[in-house]
Amino acid sequence: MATVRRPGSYHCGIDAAMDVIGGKWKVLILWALDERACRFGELRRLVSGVTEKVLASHLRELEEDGIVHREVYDEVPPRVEYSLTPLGVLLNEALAPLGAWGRDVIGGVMEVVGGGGDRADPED
Amino acid sequence: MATVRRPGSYHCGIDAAMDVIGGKWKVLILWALDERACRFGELRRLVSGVTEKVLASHLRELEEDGIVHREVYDEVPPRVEYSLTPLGVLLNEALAPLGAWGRDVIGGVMEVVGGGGDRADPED
DNA sequence: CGGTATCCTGCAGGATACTG
DNA sequence: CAGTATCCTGCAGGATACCG
Repeated sequence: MATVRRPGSYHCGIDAAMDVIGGKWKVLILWALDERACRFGELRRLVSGVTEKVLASHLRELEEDGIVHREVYDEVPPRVEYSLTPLGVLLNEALAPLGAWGRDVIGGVMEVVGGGGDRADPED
Repeated sequence: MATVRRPGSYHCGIDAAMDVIGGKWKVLILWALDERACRFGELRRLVSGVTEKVLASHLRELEEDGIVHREVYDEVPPRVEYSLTPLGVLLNEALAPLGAWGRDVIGGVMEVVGGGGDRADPED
């Protein structure tokens, strides 16, 4: 399934990938999800700075693209868990070299982010 | 140096990379440049659809990020050549798995050849 | 808790004209 | 040829309020 949202508009595979991960927070969402399944609120906290609306819409797009899976538990305190699909796992793996490149480029500058939320990329 | 334009705003390496390649046409520019050095007009043709203004600004950003090199030949018909820096080559290599993922996702629609290289030709 | 529904803003990107 | 200089537009993303 070709998943993607803008059929016929791609010049190459990277284009298509960029379309999927192009949102401002998407790679952060993918990154958060790479470790474990997360609930909406968790993601909101992990991806700090994102608003509910944007998180929800990005999540929906990622779901449509077959990257994340949305599991709804019909309980009385509503509970929804988001997780990576196998395709999402592959995407994260494909993203790893790019992350390595980025880390290499910024060198030691990353301390500035504060909090030392530094962690390695989702490589298998 | 090769450091990025928005210091202090990165959560991880991918974030930084996304900042560098985030422009609408940047990966296409990188892709075009991956084969050979190109002049401005060549790029304008290769990256079909981009306007001069946007191409110029993206090129300047990529140059600032240490991804492309701008070589000016002081001749009477003005001539400028853009090429990838070693860092740019590394970036393209880091981009390759993502491109492969994207190609995989769109299915066989693109009919591109992987061959012995890590990229396919932009023949669309 | 896990979202919608609105409304609003900024800025990346487009169109067009001009220049060295 | 290789760009600037303007001006303009669209839409991704932000703020805030409300709902099942």
